[in-house]
Amino acid sequence: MKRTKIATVHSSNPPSGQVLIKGWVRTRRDSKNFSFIEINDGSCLKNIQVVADDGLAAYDQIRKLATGSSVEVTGEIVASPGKGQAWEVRAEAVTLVGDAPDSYPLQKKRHSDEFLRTIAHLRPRTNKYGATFRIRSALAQAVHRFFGERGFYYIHSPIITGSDCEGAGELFRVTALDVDNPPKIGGGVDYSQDFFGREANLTVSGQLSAELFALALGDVYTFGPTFRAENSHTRRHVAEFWMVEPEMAFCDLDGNMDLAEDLVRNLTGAIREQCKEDLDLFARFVDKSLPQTLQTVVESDYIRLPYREAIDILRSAEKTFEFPVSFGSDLQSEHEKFLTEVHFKKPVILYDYPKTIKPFYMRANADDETVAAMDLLVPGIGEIIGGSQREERLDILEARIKAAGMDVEQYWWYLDVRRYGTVPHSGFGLGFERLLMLLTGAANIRDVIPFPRTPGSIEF
RNA sequence: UCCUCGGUAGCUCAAUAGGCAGAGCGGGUGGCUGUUAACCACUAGGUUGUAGGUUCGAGUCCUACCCGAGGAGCCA
Repeated sequence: MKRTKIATVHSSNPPSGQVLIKGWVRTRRDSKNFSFIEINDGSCLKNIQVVADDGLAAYDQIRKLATGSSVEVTGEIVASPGKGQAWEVRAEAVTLVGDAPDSYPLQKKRHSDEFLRTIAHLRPRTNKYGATFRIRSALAQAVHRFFGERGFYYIHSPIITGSDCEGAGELFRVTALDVDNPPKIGGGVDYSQDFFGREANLTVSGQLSAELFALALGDVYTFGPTFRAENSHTRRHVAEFWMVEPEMAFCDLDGNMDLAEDLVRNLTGAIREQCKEDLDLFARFVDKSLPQTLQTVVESDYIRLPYREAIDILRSAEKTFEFPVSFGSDLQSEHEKFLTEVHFKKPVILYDYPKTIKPFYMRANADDETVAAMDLLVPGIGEIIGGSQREERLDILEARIKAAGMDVEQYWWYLDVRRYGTVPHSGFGLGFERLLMLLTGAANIRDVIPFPRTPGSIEF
């Protein structure tokens, strides 16, 4: 007989007939003449209740089935006379596939997120983490659907990069040298003998690759892992995370902001449609205000505010900030929080930042003071998107690379696309896990990625 | 890297002022029951994060370290 997934049973109307269920025992309750076994197979949040009566061949074994064991059950779907479920499986055979001894760490009770992080290999077997990772999967597929429907091409940008000054971020070195005894030259390590013939690192962004391809295929995006070696200890940072990075040729900052808003709104709407049951778990047990938050994200227009005006709002606010605000200073967490959570209470896109606090590739505005940068900030999390119109003018870009103290030679290919048929273009990076935090109400980024990598922690 | 809080049974936590280490859940045994985080009774389960110190006596006070969490910074 062919296996039936529990999600299929619950979505049939009405469910009926013979089924073969395969899954893991969540709980078992005994009655006088039978045992109630609740089985979950990960296909959906709901379990299915199996009723096994004492006439079954393996009833002695069934009575001992422990939480966490894997089983196969054949039986007939019937209307349930009990409360709490409309249907149940009247078992004809129950087979133990894999036993779970009493050292199985997951109980029927609620566990703390901190404890579950220590058993990240088992936590997807809980209701909450099962829901999280079903939503994560749906969100990833919604990303591809969003861009596919709009004629964007998906680019696989490299994970290992050779540019050693991509930005101020700390990089993870990639080497095939014997780190205990590396070849030396002039007192330092001789990377000319390394695998690539020079220093290499894990990527911190697919943006540069995406720009090159946007100036060939028009509208493109990357969606892959990125790596930051910062020694950050916050609930919003991990060392390995996923970013969605669209890049559009013939697009200015306004078009960029339009896409950012459209993307966040569309993805949120898609998850609201497709993952109702899983989202409801978060609304009930994690964040009671989640439905309201998601409604705001989907239905309200986002505020668009020049950095300069944000500074004015912050300066005239009654609240006193720990860090003073002035034009030219980067906004601190407390300032972002004030704008999204107190002043506007909805997503805010800030744009036209001072060029002194933004990287070299952002397009200089006519005022010679700001660049065409934009950040999308959301309540509760802060920045989930950062992007800009890129500097497409060769001479200005060269000057800015030099002013940043970087090596123009290293970026010959980045400059080449400005040299040959340059066009205005724009793009941004969306933190995939940050968006997941927004969608689920999860307070910690480590709880929306399967196996989080943080300073001092790489188990699993 | 800095600041704050925490670490007690498998899990979640309690333990007055420095004075016999406990409860619920989970496990085991028995009972009851179309049960719903089932219920009732009994039962096993501990190097109180590690190392030192103060004290007649330390889970509790002191020092160092380890681990976790929150905040800040860092953060294309």
